[in-house]
Amino acid sequence: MRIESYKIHDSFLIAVDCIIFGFDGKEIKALLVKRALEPELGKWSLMGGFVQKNESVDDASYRVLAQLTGLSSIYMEQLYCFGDVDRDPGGRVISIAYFALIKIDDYSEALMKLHGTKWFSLSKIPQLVFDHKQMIRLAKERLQQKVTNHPIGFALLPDKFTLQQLQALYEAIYETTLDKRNFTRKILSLNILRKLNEKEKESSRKGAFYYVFDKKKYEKLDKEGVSFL
Amino acid sequence: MRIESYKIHDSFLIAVDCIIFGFDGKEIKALLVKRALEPELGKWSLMGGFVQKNESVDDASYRVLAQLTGLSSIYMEQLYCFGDVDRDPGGRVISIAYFALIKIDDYSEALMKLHGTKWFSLSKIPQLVFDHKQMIRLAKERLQQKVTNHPIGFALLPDKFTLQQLQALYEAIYETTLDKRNFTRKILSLNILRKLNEKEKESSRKGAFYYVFDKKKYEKLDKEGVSFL
DNA sequence: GCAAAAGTGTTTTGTCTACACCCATGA
DNA sequence: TCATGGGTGTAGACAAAACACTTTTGC
Repeated sequence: MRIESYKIHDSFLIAVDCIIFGFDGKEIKALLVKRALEPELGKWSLMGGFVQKNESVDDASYRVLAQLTGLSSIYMEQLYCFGDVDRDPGGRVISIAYFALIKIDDYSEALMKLHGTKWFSLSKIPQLVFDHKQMIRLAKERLQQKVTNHPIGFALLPDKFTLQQLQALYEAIYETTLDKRNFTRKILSLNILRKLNEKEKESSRKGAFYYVFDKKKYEKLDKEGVSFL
Repeated sequence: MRIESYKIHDSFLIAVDCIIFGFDGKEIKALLVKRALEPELGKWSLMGGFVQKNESVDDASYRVLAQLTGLSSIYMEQLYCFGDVDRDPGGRVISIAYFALIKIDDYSEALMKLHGTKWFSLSKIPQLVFDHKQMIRLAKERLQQKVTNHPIGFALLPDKFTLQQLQALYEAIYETTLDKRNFTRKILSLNILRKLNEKEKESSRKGAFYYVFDKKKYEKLDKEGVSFL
């Protein structure tokens, strides 16, 4: 299969590691897991796995994520390749990090118990194995940057959400506070939301209208000029 | 060396491929090489090589680049990991792409002859092996995006340059035209250039003042808010 | 003196920011 | 009726865009 001239070169184990973000209405959280193999067994870690011969690197990360969450059709993108010689004390492993956004309620308590996973706010990440903390830091930066120009934040919210929930999300991502009126005006002027005839009544007497992200409207825009705040 | 539980996993050849950009005063160009091994021997390709056991992936890309150009202290950053199963017909190879910016005059005719390399404008890239064209497309997008907030464009210019050369560079990167007065005002207001007492006299009778990028001034800024156009 | 590029300000337009009150409802 | 969060407009500051003429100098 492999041609002659390639054979003289070294080969490597390739891992994928997934930074999984969720949003609980107040904070961005990352899903961590207790490492199930040596070295560093029992320490907190990103969810990961090894790439297999018959799958692409992207496929491997989807496999790992599906295994852990039971979810498919998740927003995911490749983050960075971590290739230092000594990054894993168990051996030379090159890791491709991916970051994923999920709706926090889609991930059940049952699955958390099953896999021994737990959500951590980004401000309270425990010690992690290898270079996983660096991966999370980088993922957070990428999320902040990406969300400015791409409508990926919706992947962290329920399908229908109020403007206040959306604002809280952006505030959590940017770690700042935003003016309600300016935010509302800006986001509605983009013309990518559809207002539903239905209100969220839990958190106020008056109730706040639900909105949904309207993908068709978004795709009609010329993508160059879209700026979400 | 490698611990027991890792041993059951597959391992892979890892390549690095370098997208090397230069600027000739008018256009952004990419440096390509005639591929020296099978498969696809003799076809145009990015410069690449295989990662070795004892080096990090980053080091491998610096090694490949130094081999080709004789240059060290080059601007380079990791672009993306290309990991499709069938991307290389010669065997399963996962490639980490890097993009680099060099001063086009630092790369001599002699080296071009020696390695059989050639500069191609981005609008005239020939057929390339594997997924290399996709790599170049992605690198170009990254360059456009990055140059908006980071002072990396200077890596493509001589140490001293005129404002018109700098403007031509930005115009080439963004594939647009810019207003001379607005550009001058904007770039000077950033306060990251130092004006020299010396003029470039080739391209006009009057002569245009040289400027240099002043790294110290740049580092004094709070990096958050710097926007190059 | 003239051709060719360098250098320089002002006005208009649009976007971002700051800011506070009334509304609807359930208890 | 009142407490709670929901929803809305305007004015000022700032940044971006449009636009054209004078200067310098080698030939």
